[in-house]
Amino acid sequence: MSVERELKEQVWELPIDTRDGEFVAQYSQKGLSGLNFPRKQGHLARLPNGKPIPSEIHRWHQQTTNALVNTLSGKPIKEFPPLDLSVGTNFQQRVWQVLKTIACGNTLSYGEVADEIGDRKAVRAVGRACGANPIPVLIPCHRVLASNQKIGGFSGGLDWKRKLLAREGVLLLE
DNA sequence: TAAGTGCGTCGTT
DNA sequence: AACGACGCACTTA
Repeated sequence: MSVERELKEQVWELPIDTRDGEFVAQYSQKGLSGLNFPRKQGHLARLPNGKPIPSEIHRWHQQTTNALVNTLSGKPIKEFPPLDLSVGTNFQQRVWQVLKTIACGNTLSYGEVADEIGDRKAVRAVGRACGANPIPVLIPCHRVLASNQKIGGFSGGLDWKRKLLAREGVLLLE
């Protein structure tokens, strides 16, 4: 792999300590590209080996940290870091874009999200796209429920989904 | 009513 | 060609 290509794909991985454990944020040159839930076992995030963290990334990380902490407390996000969603297909990016519009404490059903992107019939595909969300919590896929206010699914584990919704004051059926 | 079954539909692998 | 983080319509009890 050429140096040039390696640089282009450079990714920084930085930890975020929260009351719910240590999340790990990933940054590309374009912005926040991934966010991982805390590992079961205290797995330390891999810090960039010896390379200084660009100030730009440091700033993004500060924004990510604030946004994450706010959402974990059921509070709205004041400021987003730039998001790099380029891993997603066109369809997935459209879905994730819709998710970003769901305000704290609000929810949509998978069907309603499908409506938003203009194809009610794509419900199941929407569910799949939600599951592929690389930046959970900040891109609030936990605010998408099945019809009838039922919980639906969550790739990070339903416990997380319930916890996040509870903190935002969302009532579930079941 | 509540719980269970079947199936359309669409993007992804 | 098969599979979902769905949503209906349609059984049953």
